[in-house]
Amino acid sequence: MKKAPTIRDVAATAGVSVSVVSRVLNPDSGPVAPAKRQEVLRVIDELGYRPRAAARELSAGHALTIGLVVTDLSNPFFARLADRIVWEARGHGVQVVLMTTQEDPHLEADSLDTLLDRSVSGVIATPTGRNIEKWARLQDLGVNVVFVDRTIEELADVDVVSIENFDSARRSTEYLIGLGHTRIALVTGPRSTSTGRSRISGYRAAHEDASLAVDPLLIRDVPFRGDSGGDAVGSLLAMSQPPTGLIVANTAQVQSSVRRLVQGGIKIPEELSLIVFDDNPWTELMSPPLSVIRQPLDMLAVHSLELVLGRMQGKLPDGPRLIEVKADFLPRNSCAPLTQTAIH
Amino acid sequence: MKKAPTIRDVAATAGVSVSVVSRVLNPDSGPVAPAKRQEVLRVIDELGYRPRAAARELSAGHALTIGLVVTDLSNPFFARLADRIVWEARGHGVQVVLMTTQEDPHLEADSLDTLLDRSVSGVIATPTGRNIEKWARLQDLGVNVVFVDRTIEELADVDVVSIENFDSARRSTEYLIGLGHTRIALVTGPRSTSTGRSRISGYRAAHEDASLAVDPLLIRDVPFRGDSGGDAVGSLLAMSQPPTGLIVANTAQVQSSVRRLVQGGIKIPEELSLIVFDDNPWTELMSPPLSVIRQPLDMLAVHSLELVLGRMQGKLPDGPRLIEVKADFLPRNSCAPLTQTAIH
DNA sequence: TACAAAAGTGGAACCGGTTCCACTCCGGAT
DNA sequence: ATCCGGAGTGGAACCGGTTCCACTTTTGTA
Repeated sequence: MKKAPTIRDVAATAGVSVSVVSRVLNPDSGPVAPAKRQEVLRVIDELGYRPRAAARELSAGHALTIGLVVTDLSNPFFARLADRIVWEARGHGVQVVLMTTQEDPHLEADSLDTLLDRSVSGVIATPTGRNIEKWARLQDLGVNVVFVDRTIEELADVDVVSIENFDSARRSTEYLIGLGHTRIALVTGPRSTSTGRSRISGYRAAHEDASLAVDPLLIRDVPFRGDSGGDAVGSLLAMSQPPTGLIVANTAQVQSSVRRLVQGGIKIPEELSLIVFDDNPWTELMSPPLSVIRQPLDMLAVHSLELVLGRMQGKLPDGPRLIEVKADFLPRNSCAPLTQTAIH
Repeated sequence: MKKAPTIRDVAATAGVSVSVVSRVLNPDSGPVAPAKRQEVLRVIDELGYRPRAAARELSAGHALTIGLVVTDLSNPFFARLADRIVWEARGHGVQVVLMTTQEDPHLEADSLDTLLDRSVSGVIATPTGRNIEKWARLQDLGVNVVFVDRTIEELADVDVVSIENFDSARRSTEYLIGLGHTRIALVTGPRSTSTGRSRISGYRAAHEDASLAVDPLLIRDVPFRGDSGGDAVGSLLAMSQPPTGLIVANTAQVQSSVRRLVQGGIKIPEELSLIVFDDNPWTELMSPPLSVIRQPLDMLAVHSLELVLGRMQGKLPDGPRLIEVKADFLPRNSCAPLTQTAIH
């Protein structure tokens, strides 16, 4: 176990001062005679020298690192989002420190502290909705924060990248209404989250447009964690007048909801028309293939990274940016027109 | 944008020297009078002081950080593995820097360099199989390396955590043979990887035990990336004497393989008995639910982290450790006994 | 009561980079 | 011939922690 060479080793070997080596390392930080530059580069290569990131960060006051704070990677949505973000970041020479919150504000707070310790220059996060002062403090300390997927209204100064939640919910609801359904259930995220609220609004808007009354019992805002989606589906099916259409708009609960339907032997789309908000290709392989609102993860990842990096380089105008990307509706075979026989 | 307090600010406010504050920060690094300790803690809390990680790392020579190097997070196997590892690591106060290789040795090499710059004290990786000298150098520089899922035979000194590949392949093959199948196809990873080779060996062993000849054309070792699984399935189905059983042992190719079967309208299990190596709960929701070799991700994650942390603390005896965890076979409804009618 | 060992403390060097600044050259303009 | 400005260079301070060591104050024991 030998130890790695330092900038002083390089300087000594090349017969120059550390200042010169540093200037070679960071072009534009000062002049270096072409001959010496050559020699220094040769020595660097010969010794296999690489600058220690910690030293650089200490001196610079901040790290070429961003934090990615998501709920958990078991959710394909976050997994694929993380995948894209890590990929995009590496192209810019930026590393990603990953933290998961399990939707727990305490864990989220811990994560933020840790990222602060690491002097990350940016954070991309799906916030739990709490820790408002903590997020504000982070920004106050010069960390560029971008919220992705969700937002926190109280934090006016944060950049946000999300899909068109209102519109997506509205379109899927309209689609089912167009097929003749009048009792459409909605399983979505908690009302305490921006996504939960927007999707409910979209759902309501579609009903209003069609002059259809909304039965509040058909709207289920359930937690992201656990089997709450499945439970909600169970209770919806047990209603005296069960829904004939169902939209599962809580990505994290798609799986448990669908499991409940499959295990209950519900015939899709004969007994129930189904649309899910999804990021999982498996929906296509089911029988029948499920109609989905496909979330454009690449766009979410690219935009959020662009924002963070742009802020880091100060290339962006002041003031928060809100980017909403369109989510495609992919009708497949899990929806059917409402017929008399569909009512069981 | 104010700036954060330093250890010297704390020392000045508390009326002590930085040494004392440092000793309070790191218990067991020296004595501190109880009264002063109290006061220092009070000031730390009052100022909201947090030690900068970069400064600590520079001084310590290594970071409380580990690198996690996997192919990509779109693969649920790696996503869930990463999830568990991040979770376990945080319990130990260790951060995880995530890098993806896309199975590209160049990207892998880059990642290792970057991790080296960051002075990570450990790396958990699914190696591409190349960069042998680079891995060796990493170890030489004192970085604790643990390979998970795969291994590189040339690197004798590395800890490895994997599932019982040989045994898993053997058992699933035996199961199909037990159902009367004689033409069983195997789609697995490249022969250049340890997993690919072990699974082929297990498959062969099951055939030998049953005194069954192995048709080499039924063994397809395909790359991890791309649609190679689907292509292999297509070509298998097009054989003059197509298989009646199929084992997809390449996790990354399960999805494309199954898609090919579904799109081809193959009846499962009537026309083809199917077993997949899987980490995706969706297999249970398909019709029919697929029989799977379930990979115990928690165990892989826990063990690999235990190894890395153990090495970091020097708590582990010298010499490489090989940990193989058992993977459960979950028979569901995608396999059926071979009957005359099954032969199309 | 004396004296060694242990507890408690602060000064200063160190980790490995970056950056400011003073200094030496040199060529070109006056 | 003189002066000026910029290219090129190295010394040294600095970033914010940790740690070694010398020193003073307790404490315990003979």
